[in-house]
Amino acid sequence: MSHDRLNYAERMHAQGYRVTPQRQMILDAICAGCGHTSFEDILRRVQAQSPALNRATLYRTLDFLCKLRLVVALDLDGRTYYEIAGVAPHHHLVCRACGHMQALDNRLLDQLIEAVRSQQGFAIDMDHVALLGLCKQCGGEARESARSRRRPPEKRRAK
Amino acid sequence: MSHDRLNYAERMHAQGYRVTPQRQMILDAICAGCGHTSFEDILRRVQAQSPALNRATLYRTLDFLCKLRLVVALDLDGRTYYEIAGVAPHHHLVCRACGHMQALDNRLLDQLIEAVRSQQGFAIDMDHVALLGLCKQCGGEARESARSRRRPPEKRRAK
DNA sequence: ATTACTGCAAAGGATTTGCATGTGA
DNA sequence: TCACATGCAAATCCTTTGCAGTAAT
Repeated sequence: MSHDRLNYAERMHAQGYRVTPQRQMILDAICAGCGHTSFEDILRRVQAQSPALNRATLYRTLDFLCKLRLVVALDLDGRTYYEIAGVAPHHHLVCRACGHMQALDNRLLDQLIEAVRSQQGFAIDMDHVALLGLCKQCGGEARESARSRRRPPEKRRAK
Repeated sequence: MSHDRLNYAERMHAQGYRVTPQRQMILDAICAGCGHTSFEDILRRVQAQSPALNRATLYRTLDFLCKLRLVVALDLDGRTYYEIAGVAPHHHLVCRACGHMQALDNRLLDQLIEAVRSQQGFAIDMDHVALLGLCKQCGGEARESARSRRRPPEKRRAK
């Protein structure tokens, strides 16, 4: 497990919140996704361990963890992904074909952010940026429409 | 009206689809939003003219227009915005405080895209990029958590 | 012993779908 | 004419909420 469980427990505790097994399992599940993890992924993982855990609890816990800034939420392509809030803000390139995510070199983005700030007076949020595109492997694919090229949703929207 | 209605009618017709008053009104409504227009905005505008127009029709028509690439959809902060697909792809800076959108200088983004392509082998989608942040006017505001800083939704999610 | 947290079930809201009707080509 | 679009209503799915019981401190 790559996140420091004790550290998170302390931070919850320090603010007067309770450290429950559910919250720990959910943190572990997000962490296990290494990178972004969808709601359903988290639920799957957590329920593999503890099938009784309720969706409502997961919704509430994710909200809670985001408010405490232990977790960062990212809306992408109509779905929300969750990630352990790292020490350094970082960003992602998300492949619209295979869903693979890779880190975006911070220096490249920093240049853009600085240029936008100085030339347009706009302060881009550093917290979490994700850009859609095609990764190296999927690069040669046929283009589709902006809407239909979304990869198929996890559930729902079955044609 | 700034979009060329005839051009769109032709493009629909050329592909064997029908040009209906509903589709024209919806295109007009998106266009009237100049910039991004939300689902509810479009519905409001269209229903001001033709109250009988159904939500289901709007959903289906937006999907249709996106597939034809006459309209571009953008998921932002959990909501979807629609925009007439312009001749030149362009991008936006969206203020998370006041919701104001401004264009992002294409040359700045082009630099990033080119750098990412050459250094990381990833082809960022040019179609539609939007970055969240604070505009010049809202620049001095207090920071909030990544989740709570979303501006309040149009309906739903009422606390 | 408190009272925050969880599970359950129901409510609420957004989006999709089936079908009969209407209408553009 | 006739297939495609629309309107309507029902279905479906996602998310939130109220409440009673449970468990962390």
